[in-house]
Amino acid sequence: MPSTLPQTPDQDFDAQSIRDALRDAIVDRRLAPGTKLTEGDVGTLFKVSRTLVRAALQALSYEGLVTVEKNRGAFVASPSPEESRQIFATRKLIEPGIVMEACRLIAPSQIQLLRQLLLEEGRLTGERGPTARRAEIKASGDFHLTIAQIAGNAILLRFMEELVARSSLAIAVYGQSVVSSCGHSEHQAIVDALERRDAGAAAALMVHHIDHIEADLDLRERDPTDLKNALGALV
Amino acid sequence: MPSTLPQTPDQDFDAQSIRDALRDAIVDRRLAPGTKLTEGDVGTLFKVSRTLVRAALQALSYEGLVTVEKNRGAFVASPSPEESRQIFATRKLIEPGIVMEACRLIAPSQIQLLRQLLLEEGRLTGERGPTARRAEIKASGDFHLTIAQIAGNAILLRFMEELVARSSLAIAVYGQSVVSSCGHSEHQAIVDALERRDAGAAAALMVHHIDHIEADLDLRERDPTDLKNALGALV
DNA sequence: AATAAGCATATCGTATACAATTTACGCGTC
DNA sequence: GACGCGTAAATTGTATACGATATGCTTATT
Repeated sequence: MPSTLPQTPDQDFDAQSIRDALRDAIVDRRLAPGTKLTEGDVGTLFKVSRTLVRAALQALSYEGLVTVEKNRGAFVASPSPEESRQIFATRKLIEPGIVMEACRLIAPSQIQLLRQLLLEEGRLTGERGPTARRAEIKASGDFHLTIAQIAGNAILLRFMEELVARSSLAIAVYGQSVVSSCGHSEHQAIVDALERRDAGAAAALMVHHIDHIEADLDLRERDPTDLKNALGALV
Repeated sequence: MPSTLPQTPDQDFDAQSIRDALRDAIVDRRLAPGTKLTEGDVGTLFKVSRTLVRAALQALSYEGLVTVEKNRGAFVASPSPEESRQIFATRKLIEPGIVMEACRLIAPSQIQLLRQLLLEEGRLTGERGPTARRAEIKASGDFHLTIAQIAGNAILLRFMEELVARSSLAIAVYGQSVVSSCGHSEHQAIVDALERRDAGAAAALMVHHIDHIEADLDLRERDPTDLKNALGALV
């Protein structure tokens, strides 16, 4: 496995930047759910001691991106179906309010910025390859986060950062199509509503959009015996 | 200052229990906003090394209960007026949805439990003294958290735990009356609505209730020059 | 050959050590 | 007495050390 994590070598990392680097890697799926994050290994990669790595892993565990098991270590989180439902239920509760508030506050330059993101997003859907896919995933999340930022509530923004990141994990585990391609046009419709300052429409579109993302997931409880079947085909 | 923190002496504390003990102390105001939390001192109190204290403080800083300044240390958070507004804005966005969901799911035994809490709360409003006040503050928060628990969404519950705790800080800093006594009757009205499974009423009552809590705060920006006035009266 | 036991290795949990930074205090100057 | 400066003490930031727990492999036993 190539050590793609520390993009900028020979840099001095602190706990914060390690946390950010790991989160980026988790969110755009360079680190698969379930991957073990050994403190020593991560420390070697970033050229820091376990102390800083532990701080970063603990922070990520508060965000729900990493699960730590006592005396066993830290793993990239693998949300259960129920957990995934709660992630999207929470988003459906919060995001309508956010987009409504964004409607009130959005400035022309911010509409511009969102259109920019849409353009980039559209360009990426055309490209092939895993790098483009990762960029697309990130762009899709950034869209929601940008709206949260426009809404101007730092607490809600942080909640959304957590929810978007965990959504990415849920999609990684339970997603069926690689990327729900309908998402792009829905994003466009939301920006249109924002531009019209049509709060009701924006909120409704947002809920539908989240519903669509969730609909692409197969959240059925997997029977452990099914694992045998799944592997039996290979072995 | 008496070291009231480790209630149970000669116990072995881990990062988790230290975090909980500190949070309890912050939430029911045995630790005032702005108080410095020196790692060594806290460690001595709990008879652990700075390692565990740091972990606890980092966790609390993620929850917004503690602010850490690089190379300066950790302090009990003292939310700004804007931050306080965002705390209550977020609650007004989230709690209606929570109480509506609780309406759908609540069981008779849970209504019983809420009534129990109301009884306790009423008893405490009658009593005098700082201990009773602290218990009252905690009881008031527990009411909201119990409803969140009934709603059955672990993520929202965690968000609410953070918001309730930070609300307590905001009230400590900007609250005018010691405790808004109208809160108790409003809690009762909410339970009544839950019992009737009247989701609309419950949500509306909840928003009003939060508005009332917020109305008891004086969130005007304090001019630093006012500090001189405030102290001038004493010196 | 399968299983169990025991030892070696890897990894985690916590304390301690030491460097870097901030804070506090004493002293001289104006 | 107020202000600036320099040194000492306190505190934080990070690395390392060491005991505890888990993991994996070897070997003995059936």
